[in-house]
Amino acid sequence: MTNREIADILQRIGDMLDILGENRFKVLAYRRAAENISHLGQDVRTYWRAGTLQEISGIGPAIADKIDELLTTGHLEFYERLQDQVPTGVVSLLEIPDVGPRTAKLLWDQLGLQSVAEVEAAARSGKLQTLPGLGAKSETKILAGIEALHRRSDRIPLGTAWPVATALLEELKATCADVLQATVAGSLRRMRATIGDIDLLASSEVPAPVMRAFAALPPVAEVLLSGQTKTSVRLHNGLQVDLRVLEPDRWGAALQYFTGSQAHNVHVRELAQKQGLSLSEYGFKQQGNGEILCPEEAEVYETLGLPWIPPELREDRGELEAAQTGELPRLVEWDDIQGDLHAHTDWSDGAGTLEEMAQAARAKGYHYLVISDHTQSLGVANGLTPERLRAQRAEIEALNAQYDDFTLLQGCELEIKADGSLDFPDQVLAELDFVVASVHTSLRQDREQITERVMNALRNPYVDVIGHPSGRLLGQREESAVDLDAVIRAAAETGTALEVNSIPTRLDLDDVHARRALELGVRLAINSDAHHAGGLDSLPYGLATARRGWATAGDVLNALTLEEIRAWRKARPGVGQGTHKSGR
DNA sequence: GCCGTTTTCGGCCCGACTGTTTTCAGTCG
Repeated sequence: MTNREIADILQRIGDMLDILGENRFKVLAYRRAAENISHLGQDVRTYWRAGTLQEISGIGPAIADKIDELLTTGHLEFYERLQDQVPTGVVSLLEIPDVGPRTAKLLWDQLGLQSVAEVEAAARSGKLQTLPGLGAKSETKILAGIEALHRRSDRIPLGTAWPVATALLEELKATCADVLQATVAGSLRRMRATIGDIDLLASSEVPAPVMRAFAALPPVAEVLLSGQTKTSVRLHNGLQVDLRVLEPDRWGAALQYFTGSQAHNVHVRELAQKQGLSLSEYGFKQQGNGEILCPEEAEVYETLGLPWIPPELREDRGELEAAQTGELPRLVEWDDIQGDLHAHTDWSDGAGTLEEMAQAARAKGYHYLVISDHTQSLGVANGLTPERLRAQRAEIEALNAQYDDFTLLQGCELEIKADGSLDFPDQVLAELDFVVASVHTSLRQDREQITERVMNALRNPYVDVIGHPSGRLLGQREESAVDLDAVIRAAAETGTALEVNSIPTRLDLDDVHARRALELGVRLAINSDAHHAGGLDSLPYGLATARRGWATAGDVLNALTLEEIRAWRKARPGVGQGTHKSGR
């Protein structure tokens, strides 16, 4: 049973207790436990075997017992009893926007409705507005919610949402002179891999014209709600965007609040309470004597005696405890990045020439770029044979002769084949400056098989980095069954780096596993995996993902200079000596 | 149900918006 499965069950228990009207803090406890388990980064069974389940935040004796029962017997009596009381279909009603636990219970109790389809039929025949507390407007709203559910697009990749959000901000500032400040907030500012909707924040002395201007922007298709300080719209491309407008002297408090995450904010407000303060998006209220406004975001944290916390860390995964003890990491920044260790050219499936890629990398101020074209067995990508690899080498050397501030390195993206063997023999790999090894085929193999494939690549002394280790494609393909926990532990032993691939639909490793890798001392390679010159521009998304994994410059391979990377390769077990490691 | 540099018991973040209710409940983030 995986972390995901256990978290799902705890989440559903929370939902069912909520519908039954249980104490809301008990409901919250189950949801918190579910959240924390799904972001654990290592197998919950590791804690279970060690008898340390209660060391996981949000897990006490009662939930620990339930996890123990699940892992021991494969089922949970408490959960099964709840399922007898609340039909699964009733829980599914919570997926309808604007239907919460109270409304779900009402629909079930009064009309016996147990599925979204049944609710839809009842709404169309006008039965919902006969219920106590619901009227015609509620019925219309629920129908609209069901329609939204049906055409619900999945969460949007960060790389898709970011340009949309920044364009909207530019348009808003250009069309409305009353806007003093405007920025991205919410999960987008925290740089989550995917986002549900776009949150924007603006400051102005007069909110009303700002919100009118926002609602009138050309990309806006419909206004979903509009109040005094908040407007919510849907764009023609289907994205939902929320804009909140506040006075400039409350900007910092508002930005802190609107950036979230919700769990982070709850924790921050609890800390405020302990100091006799109440924190909201308007600032701090002191008991009896007035307010503390925070024009700057850092002042919110300062008021609580804390350093400013980078948005990427605000997930309530230990950042507040680290801030209190002065142990916040100094996160890796764009200026730390010295080069890119994974890029393709038209020698395999890329669109750019060697020279175009080199020029684009130089223009970014990089000092090196690894050309890592696909290898021979990946025929669809025009993978390189050893002969073509040597021909490419000659071109690379000719280009390098022209640069004194920049170096192209020759590498490859070495295919880890379905049977676990590598696509080149060691003597070919030994000629290369750098090797990224990746899985592209047979991604549906079972856990043991696909894990062993990656392990085999890790054990090869010439393999420097494992590329996109999980194989996920956001919104298209789940990650493979590979045991990332085992891969990370093995990478720590062999001194191999793991990639944080920056392609917006990959971001692989993800933040959670990147953090786990760093805990075990594994270096990260933040790579663009560019297939054309513009592809190099995606690196900031990988950088953000690594930052969400608490990475410092010292944790990142391509924050090293070229000389340091060469030294790192030499120092790795087996490489400098040109000998094979034992234990293959 | 969890948790503790004010607590092992008594707390548990805070406000916007909507709809229907004439003073507030439900939902959301």
